[in-house]
Amino acid sequence: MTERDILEMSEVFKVFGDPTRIKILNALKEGCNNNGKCVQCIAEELGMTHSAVSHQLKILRHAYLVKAQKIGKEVYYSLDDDHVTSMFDVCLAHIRHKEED
Amino acid sequence: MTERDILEMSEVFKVFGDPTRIKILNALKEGCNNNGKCVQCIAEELGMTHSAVSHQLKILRHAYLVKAQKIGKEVYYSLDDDHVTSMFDVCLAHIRHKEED
DNA sequence: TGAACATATGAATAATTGTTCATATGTTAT
DNA sequence: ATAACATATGAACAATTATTCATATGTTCA
Repeated sequence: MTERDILEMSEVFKVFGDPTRIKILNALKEGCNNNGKCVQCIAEELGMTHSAVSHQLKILRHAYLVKAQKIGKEVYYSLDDDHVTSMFDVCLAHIRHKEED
Repeated sequence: MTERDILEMSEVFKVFGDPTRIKILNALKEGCNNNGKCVQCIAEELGMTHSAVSHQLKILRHAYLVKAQKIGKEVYYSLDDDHVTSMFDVCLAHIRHKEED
């Protein structure tokens, strides 16, 4: 593992390290249709302003965790690849495991 | 996924989201013997003060990512379970994947 | 017991990060 | 072209987090 790997990994984990972003990723995991969900959908679902959602989506986009697709005046977001799901699975397993003690 | 899961997950990811802690976890992944590595070993290996290392180890301990075993006056740290390794693997795969584009 | 060492931790400061508000950009339909 | 809507973003403030220094605790050995 190189120094660069370490820095990039910590950046990715940092992006995951916020409850709002996890909620957004989780909402996208379910998805309302094949194309993903628009900013307003997500904002309503989570009870947030679209501004706040948009800021977080920008961060998620830069980390290549979500991808955007513009259709008309709406932008539909969806998970970029299935590493997000894997990450959630491993993390949940860790939480469950430590709760068993 | 419950609200509590989300909060706990973000806490775990937050702990991973720091290069120093990733370096420490990576150093422990290799391990100098079965019992792990002592604080001073880690500090020397990473070129840090033992105080800084100790603070980070405390955070890692509270997240159940490392475990401590006291032998004589030294405390040996090692990875708590293999979720750490899984987490690293998924994250590295994500980094490699996005670099391919 | 006292000296030397290993680790832990509290408190202060420095640095980073999240949220909000106001505003800008871009799209659709009249 | 303009009004209405969807999203994005800059800047300011609030909150969280990391690092450092000084000191405390606990262990070993003479």
